Amino acid sequence: MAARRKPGRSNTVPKTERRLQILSAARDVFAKRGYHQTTIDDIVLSAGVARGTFYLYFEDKRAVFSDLIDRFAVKLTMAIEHIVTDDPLRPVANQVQDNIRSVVRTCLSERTMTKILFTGAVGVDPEFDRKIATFYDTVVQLLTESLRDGQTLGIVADGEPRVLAYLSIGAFKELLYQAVILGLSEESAEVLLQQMYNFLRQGYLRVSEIMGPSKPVRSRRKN
Amino acid sequence: MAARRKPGRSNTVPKTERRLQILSAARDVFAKRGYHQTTIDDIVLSAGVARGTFYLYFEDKRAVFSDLIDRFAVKLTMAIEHIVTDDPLRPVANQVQDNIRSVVRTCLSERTMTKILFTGAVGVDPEFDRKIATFYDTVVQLLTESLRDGQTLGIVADGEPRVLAYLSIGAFKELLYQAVILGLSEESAEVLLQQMYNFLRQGYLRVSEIMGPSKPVRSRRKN
DNA sequence: TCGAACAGTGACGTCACCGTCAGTTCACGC
DNA sequence: GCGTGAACTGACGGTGACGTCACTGTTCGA
Repeated sequence: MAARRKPGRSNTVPKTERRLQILSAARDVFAKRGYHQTTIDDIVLSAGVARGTFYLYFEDKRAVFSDLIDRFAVKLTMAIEHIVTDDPLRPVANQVQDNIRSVVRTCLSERTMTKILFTGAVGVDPEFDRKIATFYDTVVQLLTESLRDGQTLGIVADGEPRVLAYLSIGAFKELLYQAVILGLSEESAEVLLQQMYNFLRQGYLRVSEIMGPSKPVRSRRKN
Repeated sequence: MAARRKPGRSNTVPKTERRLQILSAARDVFAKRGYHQTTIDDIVLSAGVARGTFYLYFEDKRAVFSDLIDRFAVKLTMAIEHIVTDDPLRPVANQVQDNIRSVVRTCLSERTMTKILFTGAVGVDPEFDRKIATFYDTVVQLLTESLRDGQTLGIVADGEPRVLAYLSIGAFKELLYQAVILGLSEESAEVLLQQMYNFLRQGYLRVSEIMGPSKPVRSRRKN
């Protein structure tokens, strides 16, 4: 006779707390196994509750996942402040750096969620994919607008703003993901920030003038 | 009684061709539905062969997927040429542009595979994930080495080469993915190339010098 | 003309995961 | 101490996708 857990109110816990308990367990399992490899049994086992209990708090696997992503998306969104260009006390450069800094910190302080958001959130199901795409589009849109504003003010170089937005976001996403995967310490945040900022400000290629494909003409730089 | 397809050698087709037929059908279905939402039945239905036939050519769903990814990865890798820095007839700038150009073209000419590689290839299963990660690391490593070389030659700005590699690759990945999703024409390749290249060369932020966080010192500039 | 080899078929048994629900325990009011 | 309901449990039946295999029609050499 194996001693088995007894049902009932033995572990009396407020409803909200149990919910969080399941959410937290699910987060860890998702991060480790990925969404598709994770089963409800994995989650409840990790959370230490019974299968049925799970369904008292969530509709299905997707619902937990969705909840996790939502919370994190909100946190990330809140980490970004809209940039003002008319306050001499707050140089744009500082605001840009502040934004990057808080995003980096948020991601480094919630590594599992960062990993999940950047990899696990694609291909869950058509409806969820659309939801993620919408959130993503919001971010892109926001940055695009800012860049357009910046261009009229002359603090952003010419170029299609949306393209620049994709390039920037892609670059940051990748670096953040790798930082999380490779387990960079939170102290690295400032270093990453500097590299990202320099990248935006100056790029890194310092090659001489481009020439025609097969006839290296020494032409004057046309501005 | 329904008229049904007759088994046997009626549709006599070389083995290689049938294999390609399945591969091609699978590619389209994967692109449309994503890996996890795709069933073997989807593939065989789309290919117009029976379930059993599929297993004559492939071990399982993952095997087709793996095959597709492999082919495309090879194509992409071949699109990149190693950069030489000692040939005065081939300026580095041109070589960089050539590399970007051929990658962009490859991706735009195989949109479905680009989409699959950039989104569908994560979370398939642990072993496959490792395989993808390995391929990806190869690319990163290659670029990192190039950047390091560039730094000793003074044509790449200071900074951790690996970080720069992640930033660049992330930026390109994102832009390419969006270009494919949004259905940009192949003629856009040259435009994308220019934007990417400028991004690498100069970034886009043109803000004035950074100042201390909370004490905006009105230093010189106006005495 | 026959039958062996072959490419292809699809019905079938299996299995992993899912969501449910009848049952259990406990806290609390009366 | 008794009844009620909230919280929890886990065994159970359903489902859909999987991989197999006995079979079918075709070709071709003997």
